[in-house]
Amino acid sequence: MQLTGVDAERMCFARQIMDRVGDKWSIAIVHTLGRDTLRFTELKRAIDGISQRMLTATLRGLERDGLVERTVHPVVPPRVDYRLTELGLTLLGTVCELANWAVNHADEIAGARADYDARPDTA
Amino acid sequence: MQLTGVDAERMCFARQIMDRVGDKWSIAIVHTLGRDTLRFTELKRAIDGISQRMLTATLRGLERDGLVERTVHPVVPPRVDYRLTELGLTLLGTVCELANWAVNHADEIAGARADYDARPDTA
DNA sequence: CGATGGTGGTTCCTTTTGGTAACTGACCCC
DNA sequence: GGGGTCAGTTACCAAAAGGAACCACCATCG
Repeated sequence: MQLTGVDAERMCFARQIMDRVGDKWSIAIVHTLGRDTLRFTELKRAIDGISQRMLTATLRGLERDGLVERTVHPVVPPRVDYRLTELGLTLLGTVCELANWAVNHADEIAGARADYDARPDTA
Repeated sequence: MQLTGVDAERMCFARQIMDRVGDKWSIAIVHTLGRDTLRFTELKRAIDGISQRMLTATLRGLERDGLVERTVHPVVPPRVDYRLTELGLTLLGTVCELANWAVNHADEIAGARADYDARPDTA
């Protein structure tokens, strides 16, 4: 046991939020909303590559988990704003730490992959 | 911009390691190997529910990225040991922070879900 | 009147993911 | 020589993720 507080329960929670945030678009959306609140079409244009279906689906999921707030303005052309909640903001911070880890070790990972792929065999 | 250092490049890296670690079994394996080095069948027995196929596949992926080290002992019944590398250990630490976030906000998320599911309608 | 834009929903299809089960092969025990 | 262990591999299959495209509503614009 090199690490303290690494119990199975904790890792189970890690799995759960990975399920939430580990899909293809959640991080991109949370990140994009980190700057400021946006409307549906603005998000769609900002994220580049996301389909309408996945944008709605992912937003629903984030909204359900209280990470994103959806406010409908009952105006003439419907206007819907999405913004990060406090909870969503803290998640963004945490995900950033993960991103920092990735940035700091990107070269090690790349090197390991190169080594692995260059290996003659599993022999 | 509420958060500093939240550039798109960073989030792109976050996506990459999410892809690596966001699958169904990687976290479980890294967590299990965090305690001590184990053999293939020990891992399989320890993780409960993992199939042989996914164990090998996930281990290969982790090995390729330099997170897990695989040592083959050319003995009578084949013996293969898996253990976390230094890199894998730092990843475990980072994932633990994510797990901490999840633990600290589990009730908020559960509450948000309950609220959302109890809503009369999107009206 | 028809076109457009804003906010989705829905349907169909492909790709990816992951589970089951059976096979390999080397060695050992009985 | 039949059966067991260890560490996989391969073939097959079901479920889920995700993309493309089309539908719908409504209001304004030209």
